[in-house]
Amino acid sequence: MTDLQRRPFVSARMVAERAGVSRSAVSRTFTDGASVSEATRRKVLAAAGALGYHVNHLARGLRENSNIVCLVVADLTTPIRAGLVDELTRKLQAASKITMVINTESDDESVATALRQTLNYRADATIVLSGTPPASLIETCLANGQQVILINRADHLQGSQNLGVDNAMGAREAFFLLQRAGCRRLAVVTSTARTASLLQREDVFVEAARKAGLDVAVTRAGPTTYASGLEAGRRLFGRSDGPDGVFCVTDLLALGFMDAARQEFGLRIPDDVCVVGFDDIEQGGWESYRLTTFAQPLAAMADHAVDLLAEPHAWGSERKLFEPLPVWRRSVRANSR
Amino acid sequence: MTDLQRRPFVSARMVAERAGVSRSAVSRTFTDGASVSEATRRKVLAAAGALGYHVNHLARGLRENSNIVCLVVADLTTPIRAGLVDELTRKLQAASKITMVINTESDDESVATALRQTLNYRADATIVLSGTPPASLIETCLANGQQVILINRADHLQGSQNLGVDNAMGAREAFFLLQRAGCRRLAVVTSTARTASLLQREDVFVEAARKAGLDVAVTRAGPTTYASGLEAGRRLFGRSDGPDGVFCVTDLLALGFMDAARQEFGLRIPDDVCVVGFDDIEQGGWESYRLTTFAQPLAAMADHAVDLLAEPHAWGSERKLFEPLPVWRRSVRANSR
DNA sequence: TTGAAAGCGATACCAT
DNA sequence: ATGGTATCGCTTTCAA
Repeated sequence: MTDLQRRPFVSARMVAERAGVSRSAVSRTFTDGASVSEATRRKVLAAAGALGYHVNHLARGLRENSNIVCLVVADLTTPIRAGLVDELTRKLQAASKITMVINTESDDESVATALRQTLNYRADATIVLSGTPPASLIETCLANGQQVILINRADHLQGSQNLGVDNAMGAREAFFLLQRAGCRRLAVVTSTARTASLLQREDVFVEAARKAGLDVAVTRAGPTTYASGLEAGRRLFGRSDGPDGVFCVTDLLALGFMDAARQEFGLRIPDDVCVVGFDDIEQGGWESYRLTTFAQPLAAMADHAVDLLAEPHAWGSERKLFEPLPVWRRSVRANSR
Repeated sequence: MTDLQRRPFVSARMVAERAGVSRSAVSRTFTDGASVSEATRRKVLAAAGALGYHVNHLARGLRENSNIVCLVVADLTTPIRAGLVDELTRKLQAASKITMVINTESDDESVATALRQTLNYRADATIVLSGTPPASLIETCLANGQQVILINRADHLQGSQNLGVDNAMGAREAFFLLQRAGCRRLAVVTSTARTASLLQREDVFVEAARKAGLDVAVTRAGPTTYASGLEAGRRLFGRSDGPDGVFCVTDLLALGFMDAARQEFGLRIPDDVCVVGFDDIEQGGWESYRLTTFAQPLAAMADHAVDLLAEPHAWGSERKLFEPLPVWRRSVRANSR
């Protein structure tokens, strides 16, 4: 064995030696409110600067909180996911937490593995944005003193803290929008990913339509992507009587759907078909689309999640729901024709 | 002081007590290739399972490598950034590293702060995707035994390992593409962010055109966004003789530009204007755009970065350049008219 | 194979 | 204000 493996990180002891003080003095210099004389303080700072010393937060985390928060997420490239991760990392940073991102598949086994990792790194909290962790594992995290925050996940998990957008409200509003626009042949475009959020958006919309005496054609062409929306459009307009009002449970699906309707079937939006999305991703605002949709208030949701971290564990707390905000653009007629 | 602050994480000692063995035995059970009898092993595993024990990687990292890799990034919502972060987190995960993401502003001061954080957490390596860290700080990281990997950053930094896409090659090819399409009134659409990559794409294109005896109008309407591309389009076509061949140094700019040309000036692409982008973000492939562009081979770049981590520090290594891959779609005419 | 003990880097408590 | 010491949880010698 050679010395190659030696870790050259400079430690407090090295700084102490160079400054001619004790290790304790060094530690105190870097601790707020500790009592150090200006003289030693200066000596320590000089030595630290010269050596390139940085306090080892890993060692510090041995005694107290690690200040690490884990983000478990899948499909990071999806605009809505990227947006949420962006908000969260920013705000955690501002709250002087450090963020570990675990990019996992969304199947439950991968999520379970991810959760175990957060335990390994003694994360103070875990924020799950994708997949549905098994209750037993959440149990374990909780037992280890971790906070578990679920965003836009199924709401039946015990002990975890939950928050998300109000899918039911959004879906209901989406129906009213189309109804007011005078649409009679309704359709829902959704994905084969049967997550709680997506299913709820679908179900509530269909139910609202049923109550109004309208039938809804439900299409799921694949995963929650642009391509699936495109394919759904092909299928729906390939038949004899295409829909004249469509709720796409995700903006990404909506944009694909709009492209199919316009490019491949020469339909005009909103004249021939009205389209409503959900999420409010940046691309929906682009001139080629101008999609009417419901926004997830990502900033507010991230704020709330970070606030949760500061609070003492709010046991048995209800799921906090955020109102989706309607974003009026041009994919729905303003009034019935 | 109450006991509320007590960290309830279960430790190896607790497991040892419950299993009736020594702490060493517990440690060995969770260490590959350590010698433990099947009997004690089983006992330990049982106790660990019952208690919900997970090895503390923070404490482990005190002696050896932390296995932590820091990603310093800005503008996480940008598709190209999200794509790169996605690839990297995935591949780091596969290499059994844990990823810390520092979402920073791209100004140098913020990046410096981020770099210091990576030192605090004893990251084995730091991968910088945004901004330009000061050389002195890279020095410090290196001195502390960290690897510093810069992706698509300026290439003059000593000691760091560099990789990126070959901007010059892409820009040159972009010019040839437009030249072959018979474009004579050329323009470059770029942003006010004067990063090395963007400047190089601009400069090389302009230079290639100049050599061919063609002049280039350079427009920078704002940051590297869709909105800036849109605005650039308005400016360029607001004058008497708009361009007939445009190189947008980023796909995002290109998509905005295309929308301005088509929606606001009724121009046809590629008949009236040819447009070439750079990056190959997913949206460029959408039916509304079908943008011809040059792809950054993100997967290959991420692979390389992760490989670098495994190798002994390749000192003085050259900057590794990846060829941008032409993606032929429909925003450039196939042949000169 | 197993347990005891040293050490990793930092902080908090105790004397001084 | 300062230095010594115990402690956090783990891995790794070293003996037995």
